[in-house]
Amino acid sequence: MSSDVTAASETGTGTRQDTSTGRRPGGRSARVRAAVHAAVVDLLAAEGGGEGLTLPLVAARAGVHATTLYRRWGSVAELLGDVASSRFSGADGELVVPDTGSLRGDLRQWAVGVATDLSDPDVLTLMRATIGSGEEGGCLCRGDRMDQLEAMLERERERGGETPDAEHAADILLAPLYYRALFTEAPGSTQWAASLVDNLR
Amino acid sequence: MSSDVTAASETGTGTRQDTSTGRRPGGRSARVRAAVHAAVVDLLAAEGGGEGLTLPLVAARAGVHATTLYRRWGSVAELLGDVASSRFSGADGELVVPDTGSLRGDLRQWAVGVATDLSDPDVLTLMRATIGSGEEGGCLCRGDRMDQLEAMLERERERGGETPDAEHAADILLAPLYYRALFTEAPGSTQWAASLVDNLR
DNA sequence: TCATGTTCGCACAGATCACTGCAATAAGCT
DNA sequence: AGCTTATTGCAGTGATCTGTGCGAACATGA
Repeated sequence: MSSDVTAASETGTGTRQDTSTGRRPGGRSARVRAAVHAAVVDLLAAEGGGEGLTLPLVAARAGVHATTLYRRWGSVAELLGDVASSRFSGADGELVVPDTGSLRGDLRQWAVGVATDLSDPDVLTLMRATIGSGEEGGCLCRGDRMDQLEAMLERERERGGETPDAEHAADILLAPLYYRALFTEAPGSTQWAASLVDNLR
Repeated sequence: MSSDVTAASETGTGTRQDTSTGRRPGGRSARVRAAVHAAVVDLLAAEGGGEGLTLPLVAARAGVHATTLYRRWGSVAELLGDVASSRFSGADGELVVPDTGSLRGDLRQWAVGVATDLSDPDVLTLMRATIGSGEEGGCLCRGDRMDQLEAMLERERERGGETPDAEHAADILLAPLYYRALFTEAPGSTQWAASLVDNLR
């Protein structure tokens, strides 16, 4: 099944750390990273958009010198990508999906969870900024959700049930959730999110 | 109700003009606007993202002084909004939708058209940048498409047919199209776009 | 054609950003 | 504990952005 998600991230500082032997993700680095991430979220929430977001601004907010940001991330785009990545993907390979006993029930509860997450204005602001910052921003905002969907479908298949493929499920469930969050004013209620499952054939 | 066309249509049609006595959308202004819009699209296509987009940069590309941009638009966000608005919305109130005789046929052809439009990388880049630039960027990128959908449904209703409501149609048709364009690498083929109509109940 | 005032180009200044050496701190390992 | 070196802080510099005042050009309506 889907236990191969563990590998990559861990401390993923975004850019650096290629083949070099020793990384140092310990105490202070982690604290700086956390402070910077928090500062990015704060600033985005405060200014309501990633337009005026610059590295010196983030640095000042985080109580860290701008030099650090220029060296570790290099650009606003990569920093946003890192923040989004750690916000929308599970820290390690851990996939948490509802387990209600039936596929429909799982999907319904999962869709409601996604809708709830997307109803947070700060999350939306982060998503917008990340998408605007580069080509792969969208994929980063999707995070683990495709894997989660796969996991639920796979479990149903092991149970012996018929399932649609993940692509179709994404079109029916994930797409409307993200669409309404980004392209409309109405974020979509949890009831509506649950009802999406009924469109699945 | 339908007489507030964007370009003010020559003579102000009576005493419509808001408090400012005279706007001047004529020759040079229009030319500057077109050059600036083209420059924005060019730069986005070239640099592949709205990250380093600044007003002086756009000005240089357009052969216009930066002062003009600062005065007319004021910020990159507003400029992007203007560009997206004129790119994704019909120039005047004109709505063009396919007319094949059947609702399903109309929707299918329309979905294929949208998919084709969204398959242009430059369009995607503009969308990303606009979304990232502010709160209402997403709505601007949606453009007329909700109205187009409504128009097709309304025509079917006048024909006496049963139709789903526009919200649901948007969830089934528009949402996957935008979702795949923004959040995945695969833009979605035209065949797939046409098949979306089959999910409509 | 002529008057009007909106719009644009130009020069200039303050502010901020992006980036680079060097020194100091602290994390990881033996 | 002690050593190695990844990581951060500090100060400074060139480049670029943001914004203003003034005169000229041009679209608009008479």
